[in-house]
Amino acid sequence: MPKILIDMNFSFAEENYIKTIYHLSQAGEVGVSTNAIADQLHTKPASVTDMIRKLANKEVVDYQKYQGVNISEQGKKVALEVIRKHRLWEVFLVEKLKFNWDEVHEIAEQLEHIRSSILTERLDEFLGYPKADPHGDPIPDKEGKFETGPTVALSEMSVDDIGLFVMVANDDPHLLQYLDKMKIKLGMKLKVIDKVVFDGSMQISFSNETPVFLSHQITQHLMIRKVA
Amino acid sequence: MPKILIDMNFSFAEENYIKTIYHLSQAGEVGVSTNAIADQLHTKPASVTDMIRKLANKEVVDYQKYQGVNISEQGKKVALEVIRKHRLWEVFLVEKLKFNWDEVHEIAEQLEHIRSSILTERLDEFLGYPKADPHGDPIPDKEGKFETGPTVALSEMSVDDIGLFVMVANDDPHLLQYLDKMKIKLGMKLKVIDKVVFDGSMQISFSNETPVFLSHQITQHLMIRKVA
DNA sequence: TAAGTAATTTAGATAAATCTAAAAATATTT
DNA sequence: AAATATTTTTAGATTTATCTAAATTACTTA
Repeated sequence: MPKILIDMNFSFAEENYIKTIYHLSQAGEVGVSTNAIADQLHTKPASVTDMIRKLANKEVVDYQKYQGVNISEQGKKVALEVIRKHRLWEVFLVEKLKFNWDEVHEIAEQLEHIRSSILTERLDEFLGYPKADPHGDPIPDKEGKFETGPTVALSEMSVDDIGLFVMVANDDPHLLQYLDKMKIKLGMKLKVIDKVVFDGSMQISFSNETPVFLSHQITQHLMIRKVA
Repeated sequence: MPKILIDMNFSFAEENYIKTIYHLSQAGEVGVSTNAIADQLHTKPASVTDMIRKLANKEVVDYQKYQGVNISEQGKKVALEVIRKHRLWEVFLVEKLKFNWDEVHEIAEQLEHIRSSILTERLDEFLGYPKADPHGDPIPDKEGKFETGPTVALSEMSVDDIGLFVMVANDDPHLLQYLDKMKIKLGMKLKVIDKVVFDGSMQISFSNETPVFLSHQITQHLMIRKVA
């Protein structure tokens, strides 16, 4: 018999693990590794093993020793609920409280754990049912559904490809501040001018302006919806 | 040498104890009792003793075995910061998210622990620097200062006294719902029509309407600013 | 494939916040 | 003031989330 998710409560720590495992399994291979989770959460592999055990008992992840974890259907629901709250609060902070988009992540990390489904729905309504957060990441609806066109990392695109910059797949303030400094904003049209094989760096023209130079470390995190 | 408060971080649990001790020492005698704290926080006296010890080490309370606790100057600052956040969030929930005033306490109990001084200031600004929360409780400013005229519990007033209903000194949803049902709202003018010595119950006329009957248990918690 | 390296898990500790049951101190009552 | 009742504290456990160090398993590479 499957446990009733509605009645389940997860601690802040558990929610953070579930969210991280969800993100990592979205972004990559089957079987998320202990080390990857430890890195993401700035904790130690041994701690991850312990927590994974507990989450497996609660049936929010599937786990077999030495084989990595996978998020379960139940776990996906929990993760999407947390992600929904995180992104709604980010919209609130930027749209209503006039924060810059590089300042909101840390605060949203706290707010995402506030427990009240009515609150989430009211906030969503107050914000006008936004479809994306300030970084362009889609906001799941109440049922956990969200729409996104297919996107690729800028680093995967070829010379002369054209696309729309729709999302930053990284919350590091340094990256966001750098993008601000370079005047690179979400929704900008771009064209790949040149790509250096040796180091993967690229020359990109945003909004038909003079091309800028971006390293592979940066282009990896810029998600593009291809246009043509 | 006094510890630097700015650098201090308190856990949710610690903040709740500090807030409760502050409230209890405002509301009553010197030396808040272990049992009173335990009742308020729905915990056991033994747990309270442990926590008080810790808070005394951190110098936010003054404590001597068997003599009860008192909040220190440092502790007062921490308490007022938490109270400030609690009340600002309550205003947000009622004014912006259209919650009823009897629904906000539980959510504000969570939101009051969000750590970000910029957030608090921005929220305050967004709400237009409100002076009181939806229950009429004053909101401390950044420095912990707040203004409030002298108030008395309705239960302490005499026949023919007139006053303004300015605050509910209790967050129990049942009480708030009852007040809603009776159409008793903050800011209403009232007059004491009759007072029964035997049980302390009172007949009160709100806004010159037909008098309503209120038990001592209720009139205890209705705070009145005397008018004449 | 055997050896060496890297990743993962186990075992045993620690810190925070709580609990129960028993002991000690304080208050109250006759 | 002595007896009784209440409050508070101590002692010893428990749970959650961590950690370090050692053991185990899996992966790589020569």
